[in-house]
Amino acid sequence: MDTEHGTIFIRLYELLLESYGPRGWWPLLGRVGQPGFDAEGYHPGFEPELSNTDRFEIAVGAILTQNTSWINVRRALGNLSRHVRDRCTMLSPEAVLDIGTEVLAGLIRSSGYYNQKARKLMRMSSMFAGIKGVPERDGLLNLWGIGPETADSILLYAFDGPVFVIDAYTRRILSRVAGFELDASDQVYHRLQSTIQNALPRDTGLYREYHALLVEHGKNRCLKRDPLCSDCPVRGMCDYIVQKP
DNA sequence: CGCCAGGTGGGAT
DNA sequence: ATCCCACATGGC
Repeated sequence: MDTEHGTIFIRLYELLLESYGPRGWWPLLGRVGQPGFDAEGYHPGFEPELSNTDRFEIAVGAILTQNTSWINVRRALGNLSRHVRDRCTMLSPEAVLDIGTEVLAGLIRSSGYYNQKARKLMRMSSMFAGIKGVPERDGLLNLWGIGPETADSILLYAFDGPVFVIDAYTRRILSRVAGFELDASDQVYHRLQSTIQNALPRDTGLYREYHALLVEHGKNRCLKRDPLCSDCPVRGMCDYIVQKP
């Protein structure tokens, strides 16, 4: 384990967790109403046993949320699940394949890039319909429309894979806190992921919570334009302190 | 209004 | 390998 970076990453995690509390990721719309889930499907402090439908919903959400805010994705997922429910089926790869690209695009319109995402969902559904169990990372990456972040999100949150997800928030926060690269290339993705995974215990629950906390921090505190540094929970260890009046 | 959002693929240099 | 662009809706 890389202890030099390990200290930084663990300290950052502790501060974020203390400040925001467990996030209860990944949200599962299909479980709203069940014990342990809130109105948006989050399940803080509770790790549910995932059904195949849950796993597939996570994979669909991972594609829909590419460069898109979750609120828009939620509406799209709602339309999709209502559509399959009206046909008395569960959300599944086969159900999505039955919908077809054109109708699917209409259902997910609110998530943006809906023509591309409809094609991505069709291809991913074909793959899931043809395998049993856990998909290979390379198998996901070979699909048109699934890059490293989407593949790792699916593996981490849907299939319990111990892979750390690197997203725009992760790069932004780590570039400010500790001078890591901000670049979004696959090269940097892999380097940063290796550094983090070598510095932290190989723990799926930790990776899940950590990524969710980084999203929370990046979305509401460590903003792109004007980060709210004045009473930031991380300011004691951050190189990028902007003093605000 | 303008900017941003839990990226990815394709093409030119 | 690196830069640039298309893809697109909805919230603030």
